[in-house]
Amino acid sequence: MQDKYNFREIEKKWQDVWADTNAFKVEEDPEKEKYYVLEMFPYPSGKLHMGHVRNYSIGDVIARFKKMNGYNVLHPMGYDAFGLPAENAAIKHNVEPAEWTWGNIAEMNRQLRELGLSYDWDREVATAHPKYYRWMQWIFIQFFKKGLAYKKESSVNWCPSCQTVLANEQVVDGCCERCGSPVGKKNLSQWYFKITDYAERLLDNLDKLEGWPTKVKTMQRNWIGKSHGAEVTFQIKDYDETLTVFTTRVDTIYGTTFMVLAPEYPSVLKMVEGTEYEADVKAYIDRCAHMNEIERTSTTNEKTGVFIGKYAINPFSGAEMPIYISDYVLMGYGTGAVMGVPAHDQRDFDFAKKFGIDIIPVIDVHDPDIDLNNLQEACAAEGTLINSAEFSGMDNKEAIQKIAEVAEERGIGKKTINYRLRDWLISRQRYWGTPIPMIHCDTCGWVPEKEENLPVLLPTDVEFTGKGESPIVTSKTFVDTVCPICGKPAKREVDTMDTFLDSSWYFLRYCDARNDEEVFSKEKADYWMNVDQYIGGVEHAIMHLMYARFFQMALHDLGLVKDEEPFKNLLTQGMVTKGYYNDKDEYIIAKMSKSLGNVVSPAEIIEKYGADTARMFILFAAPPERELEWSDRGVEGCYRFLNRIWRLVAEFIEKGNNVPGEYEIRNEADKKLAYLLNYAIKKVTEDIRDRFNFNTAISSVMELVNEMYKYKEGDVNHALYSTAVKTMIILLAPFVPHITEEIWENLGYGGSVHAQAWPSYDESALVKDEIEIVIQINGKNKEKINIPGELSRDEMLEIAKENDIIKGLIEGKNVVKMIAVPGRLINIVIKG
RNA sequence: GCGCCUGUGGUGGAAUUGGCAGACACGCUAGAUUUAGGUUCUAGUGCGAGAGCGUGGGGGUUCAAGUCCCUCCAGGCGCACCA
Repeated sequence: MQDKYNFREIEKKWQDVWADTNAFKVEEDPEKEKYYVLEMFPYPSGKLHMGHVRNYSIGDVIARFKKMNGYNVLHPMGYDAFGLPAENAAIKHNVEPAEWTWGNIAEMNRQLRELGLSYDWDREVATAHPKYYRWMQWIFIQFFKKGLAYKKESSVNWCPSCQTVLANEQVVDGCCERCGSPVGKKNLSQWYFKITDYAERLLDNLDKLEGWPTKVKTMQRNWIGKSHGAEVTFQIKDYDETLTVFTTRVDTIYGTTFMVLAPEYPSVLKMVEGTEYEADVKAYIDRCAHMNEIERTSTTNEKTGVFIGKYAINPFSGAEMPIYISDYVLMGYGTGAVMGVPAHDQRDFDFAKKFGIDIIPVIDVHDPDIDLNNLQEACAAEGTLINSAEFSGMDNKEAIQKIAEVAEERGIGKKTINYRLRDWLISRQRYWGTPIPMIHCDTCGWVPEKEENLPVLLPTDVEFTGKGESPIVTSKTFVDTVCPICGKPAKREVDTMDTFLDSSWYFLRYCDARNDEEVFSKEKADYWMNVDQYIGGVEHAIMHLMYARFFQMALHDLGLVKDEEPFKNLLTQGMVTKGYYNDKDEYIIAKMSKSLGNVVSPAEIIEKYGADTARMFILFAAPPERELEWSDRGVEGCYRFLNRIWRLVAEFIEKGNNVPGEYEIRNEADKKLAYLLNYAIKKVTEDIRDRFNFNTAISSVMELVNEMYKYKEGDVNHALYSTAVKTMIILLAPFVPHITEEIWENLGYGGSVHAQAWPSYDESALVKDEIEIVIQINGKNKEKINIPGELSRDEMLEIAKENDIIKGLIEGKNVVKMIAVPGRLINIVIKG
């Protein structure tokens, strides 16, 4: 073996071997237990970043580990290739989105291969490829046929100067990021998916996802936002229309002193038409159009609103209440109308204070600190109803039920369940996405393209001016077509799909990526699905994961897949950050980003230290769920460790005593090495398998290596030492695949280290004859003693009482209590 | 603003089930080797002179709290057209 660790040569050599032998190709094999490990596929920006390296290193360790444990491992990779950046490149640099994207994919492919990842490249997918999006369109049509897709008016961000639709991201402080002019709203007819039909199942199934982090499930629960409440209908005085509100606190209905509608509430304009209020109301609505939801619902903002000149009648008390519009009411949640109960809701309280509206307390919370008749803030606590006619004196929880029932009897309301989750708006007025395969016929309405005509190809005769509702409109060949039903001239939908759709089923396509006959074979999907381990950034905790769950459920209902849930276990990795000095010379730790200039490129690190070092550092520096701060010093430390291993093995091979196998424990040194060897096997196995704590797995191997360095200078038991070398290389193989493969070859074992069976450990080597325990007095450490490992509590206490130091400390004191925890400590509680 | 999460030596982190806080690594200090430097090896390294004190701050539960409860503070992520 060479005496220098030449990573450049080694890594290239083995990457070529793995590619030439198609080392990670897998087929369905009913004889073997399958394991599907999946990392979230990247958007092909052109350059791999450290977040990718972290994500794929984690997945690769798991994939290689499972393979060595005998599983048939599916580990695929692909590209989420549609999206806005390609289109921006087209507008800015006059390059075709397709050309830009395929170029980036080629580059990213090269970089991924340089990392030595164990992918089955035969299953690679790219969502922008017609052979992929053809099936995306097919799925859309199935959803449409099932009634899951529908069209509805909805507003988009519109830049009046660029004459184009803007993503939320392109709106900076209410202005267009490109030209800086204030952004407005524009109503368009757009496609939606009825994800709300699945709200209850999406919520209920969360309980079954035991392999998901609690925090992700909590976030999804909150996002779905199920609340039980009631709808109540209010008459409007001298006007022929009613208002229906949703409230979770119908018990407070007697405290309602005003009504508030969302500015977008459909009939507002009609209600003020021709009245003295019209101008003010219109101006207010216009102002709200420039605000986003976060600004609108902020509870720190001073409340704003406008009276619309109408009064609603409280169906319970008969009171007349002014109707306002205000931005804190959202059209998208509930009914877009709320009853204002200032005494018991803080937002309503703020609004009432601002507009001088009465505050009527209707819940007595039995708190002496609260003066109900002079409230300083809203009081949302439970209590007893007051000022509430026949309901006064009733417990408020009971009243929620009772009042809803009475409303239902009188035909003015009912109990309802409301979700915060809204239907999924999937239309995008953009070019670089899957064309929505729908055709509009004046006679037949919206009709799907015939399935045999799929894919509806993206037109290439398109101009990227950055203007207009969708660039596809500029195509001379795309729009005009004939109706698939009646054959009359018809027009194609020019909108494309949200790229979140593409990424909502790619894990299924991987199961049968080259199928041109169907979306995927059910048999193959049934074999591989569901994904045993999904790994990706925590930023996807809600949207991507919710959409993918929805797709899987809908496809399940279509009979295409057997499970309702796609991802059995989920690992959310933290971000990769790096410190930098800002303008004020303060040290800031932030996500790596170009604009901050704190980016370390993986290519740079691979060039300098190799892929093995890069992989190892990123796994060693922090557990995967946590944020990881990049440290150049830390990288050097890992590089040093790999060199240390290289030298250790080189010397070992040089000496020529490679005789692994059964060994005897002859002395303390043997025992210590055998202990650390078996401990490392146990630790690495459990840390990978049960908790993904790669950092502690690696540190246990470091401890073993440190001991081997000491051990080899003494009286060497060759069978033991050879076993330690061999095992140590196997343990490291999932983390640093190139160096271990090269060493494996040099050790002369034959085959690939990655095809070896995972080692098991000897429990008896982990038993210590003597253990150190601490003796505490009143919880403070006072003495450490060595005792045999298997002593009972009483025996431990006897020894402690005989100890000289302890004797001295408890002499003359009143011993209240003695606690012994076998294997750990003794605590003596004394008084006086 | 709302929701979720995180906070431990000079630094990244360890402590998996309430039971010795600081494993492993970086950095630093001293020594050895080589000596042009680096590399490599050995020893030391939470703070404090010490009794002791120490896991963002304050309070609580417990024989015992980094871990459980309350509260405050700081930072991060998501918020529906970025992916």
